[in-house]
Amino acid sequence: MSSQHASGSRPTCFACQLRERNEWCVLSEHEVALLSRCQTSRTYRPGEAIYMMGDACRGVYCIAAGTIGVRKLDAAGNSVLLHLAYPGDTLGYRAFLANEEHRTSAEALGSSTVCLIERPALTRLLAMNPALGLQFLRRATDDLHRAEEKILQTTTLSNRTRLIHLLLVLLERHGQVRADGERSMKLPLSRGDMASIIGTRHETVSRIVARLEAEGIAHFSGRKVHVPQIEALIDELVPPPAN
Amino acid sequence: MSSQHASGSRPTCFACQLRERNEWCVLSEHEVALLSRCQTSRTYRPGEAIYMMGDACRGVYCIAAGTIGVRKLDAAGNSVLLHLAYPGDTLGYRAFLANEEHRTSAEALGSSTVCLIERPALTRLLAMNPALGLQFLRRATDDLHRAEEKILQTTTLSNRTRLIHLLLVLLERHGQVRADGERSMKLPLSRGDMASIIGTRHETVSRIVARLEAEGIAHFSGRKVHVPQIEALIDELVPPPAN
DNA sequence: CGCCAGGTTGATTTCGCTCAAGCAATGTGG
DNA sequence: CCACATTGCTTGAGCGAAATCAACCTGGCG
Repeated sequence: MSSQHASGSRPTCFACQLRERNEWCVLSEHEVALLSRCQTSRTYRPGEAIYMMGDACRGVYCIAAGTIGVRKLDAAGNSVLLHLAYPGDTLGYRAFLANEEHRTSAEALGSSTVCLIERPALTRLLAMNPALGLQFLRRATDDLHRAEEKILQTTTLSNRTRLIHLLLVLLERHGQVRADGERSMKLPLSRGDMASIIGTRHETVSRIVARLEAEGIAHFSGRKVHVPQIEALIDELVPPPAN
Repeated sequence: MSSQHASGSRPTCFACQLRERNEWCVLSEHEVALLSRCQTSRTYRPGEAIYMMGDACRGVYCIAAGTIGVRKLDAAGNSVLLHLAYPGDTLGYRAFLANEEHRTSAEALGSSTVCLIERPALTRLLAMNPALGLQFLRRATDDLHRAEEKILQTTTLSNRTRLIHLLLVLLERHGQVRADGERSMKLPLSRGDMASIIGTRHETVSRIVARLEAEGIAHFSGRKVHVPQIEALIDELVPPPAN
């Protein structure tokens, strides 16, 4: 519990391709050197926690590889999956900026590699490069936009539509496209987690899955999913003709 | 349509009490002078739009008085009320920072006064004072936190519980407390808007209201609400004993 | 005066939750 | 290596909450 991140190797940030495409892209060479020096990388096994709701904030986490689930607890104490995070994404910046405890938990869904950038280093970087703050600001507004879209979804769409929406998003990230246009993927989450991310019960997800199967729209076998024609899914997102 | 804000008076920002308590609190005297010079204030009648989804972003809006509703359109084209904003709140910073069209609409619910700070001035202010950017960052993370809590609510609580939650929030803002502890308020929104903010139909809100009335928990007469004991409402938020 | 948006109420149906049982895969200790 | 617990998933039955459809009311306003 003392030094989770001490055991990790320390690959350089210079080599990190993802850096070009996220908030760190505004750093100068000198600043990347500082970042690289103050960062530790660690690999997490599936199900392992990166941080827990209520933990003190040690810094921010930058995902190098894998899939991370961000969770919260509802009023009854059930774990609710809020969203998924992927390589290049930064986690825990909220607790860092507000200087408070984590309000969410983050957990590796598959085997994942995550870099921790410790508080003091990040504080220094933010002070030396104001553009970095604006990058985080951009990240926050993007996240806010995603959250608002999700609110819209959960308040206006049916469970079936939301599940289909989720499947499409997952296909985007995890799907393989075959030559004939058919798609397949291995789901990164359990049925229970799929239920919680769309705000329903796992039994309901099971039933919708069974119905999609019966309709030939998608084929499920454990966590394997096969989608013959993605248009069949997309069509369901379009609201009825609305006459 | 050309110069909505030109007609407004121009009270000075120096006199604005709210400034002490929001993002502008980090500005120097000199910077406040610039802010004051580049800002125009305008009063909106109930129902009047401040900006619409899809509009180009003219700058950010700072609420001086009144109650503002922030809306989005769902997939079927219905207006959904996302949240309410109050004096001291800043609107439209997202479109400004991302340099894109507004993704939400803002509309005065009651008669309201709102100040527009135009793009160029704000750009200059952000450049001269990095702390201002961090203030906006804080605002964004706060909004993000609120949005996540709302997702949690809508996915885990019943319509009744969500309506009660809404009533409590509104009481906080709009309620009067009498000497004997009883509370009352004039609702700032229609039943339809209450329905859309908690993600249900207006008929359902009507029915829940009728039930609360029958149970003696709250009394409704048009937009007037009277709550004999607020504890009766609060108790409903607590999840069952959970044995 | 009559129209209209907003609100209420009723009847009906649909959807999704709860409870419950059964099953497969995985893990654990003897 | 087997008995057994555990966890995740599926399926069924019944029920309850809320959506839908529809009629009607009300107050405000041209």
